[in-house]
Amino acid sequence: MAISSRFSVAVHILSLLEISKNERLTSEIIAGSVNTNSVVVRRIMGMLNKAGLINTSPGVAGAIISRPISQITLLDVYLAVEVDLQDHLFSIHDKANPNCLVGKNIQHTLEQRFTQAQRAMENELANVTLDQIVSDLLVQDSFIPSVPTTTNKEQL
Amino acid sequence: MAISSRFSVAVHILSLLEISKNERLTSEIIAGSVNTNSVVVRRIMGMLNKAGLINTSPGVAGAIISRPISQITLLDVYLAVEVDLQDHLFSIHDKANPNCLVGKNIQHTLEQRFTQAQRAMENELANVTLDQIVSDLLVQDSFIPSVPTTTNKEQL
DNA sequence: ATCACTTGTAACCATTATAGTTACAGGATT
DNA sequence: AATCCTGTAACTATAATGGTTACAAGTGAT
Repeated sequence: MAISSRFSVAVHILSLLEISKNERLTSEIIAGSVNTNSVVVRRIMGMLNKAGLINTSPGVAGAIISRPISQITLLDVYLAVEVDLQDHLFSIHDKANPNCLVGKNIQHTLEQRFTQAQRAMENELANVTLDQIVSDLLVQDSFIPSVPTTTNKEQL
Repeated sequence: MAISSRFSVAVHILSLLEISKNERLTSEIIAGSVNTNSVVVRRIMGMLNKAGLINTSPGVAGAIISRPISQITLLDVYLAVEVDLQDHLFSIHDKANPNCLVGKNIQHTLEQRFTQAQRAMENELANVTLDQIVSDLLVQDSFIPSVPTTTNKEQL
């Protein structure tokens, strides 16, 4: 199965916090941008908080990103919300018959190769900072359609 | 969630077919090595067959690997049994509010980055052939424990 | 032609993760 | 005190996985 959408939502939330850093966004407002339930947002923000990427306080709106977004990578975010996958992105069938030459050794053999593939993916994520993501968002938005529909003011 | 164990089982099956290429293994025998149900094995072998990695015939035991295992990579196997993940390893929340600057652009932005990370992982898998896996299995097995317990003859 | 054996597949089940929802205790601000 | 917010528990629907039973249909030997 695919990696959950928590990762993409988490990046969305962090980007929004950065762009609106002078406002105090409630989980309700953020949920309006993500278009989901506010509990889903609070759940993910709870993970980001636990991972030390943002600072939240019970009862008070407006989470604060804990360091410059040029120092937060996609890998940081990924690991914060996909904790289980840190150990093993790939599941390995772990009941193979030890009396069989293949069954006895396959697990260890695959472990090595799978870890290497996983690390390659993680390294790519580590090479992208939230800074770059936010820049991408802003650059894309600067595209001016031939027939303008909304102004930036009308958007959040 | 993690990538399913079908991948590891598929590699197991292919390795077993290679090592036992002079015998005609039934799905029942293979299931004995993997230590699972024979239907699970047939299901996965069905995918390998459909992907053109092995040739099976209804009613007759003994699947045949369709090309030299030096020309089959882990990526080939992965794509054969994790068809869904070929498009998108990462799920992206696709209901973001288009009236928000972030919501409007986040999907496309992440798409680019996620694809790159996915490709990096796939490239690692593409760099490993079944030949290497089988070699690994055999090399590991040649380790001689200080107190020998079973001989290779006793194993499958 | 029959018999034993096999594959391929449908159908079903238990388990698990996800994402959404309601509800509410408790902190914070005015 | 009143209001707004977070954090979290509990519940739901949905979907994927892996295992299981069952069986139709193909194969090959006798």
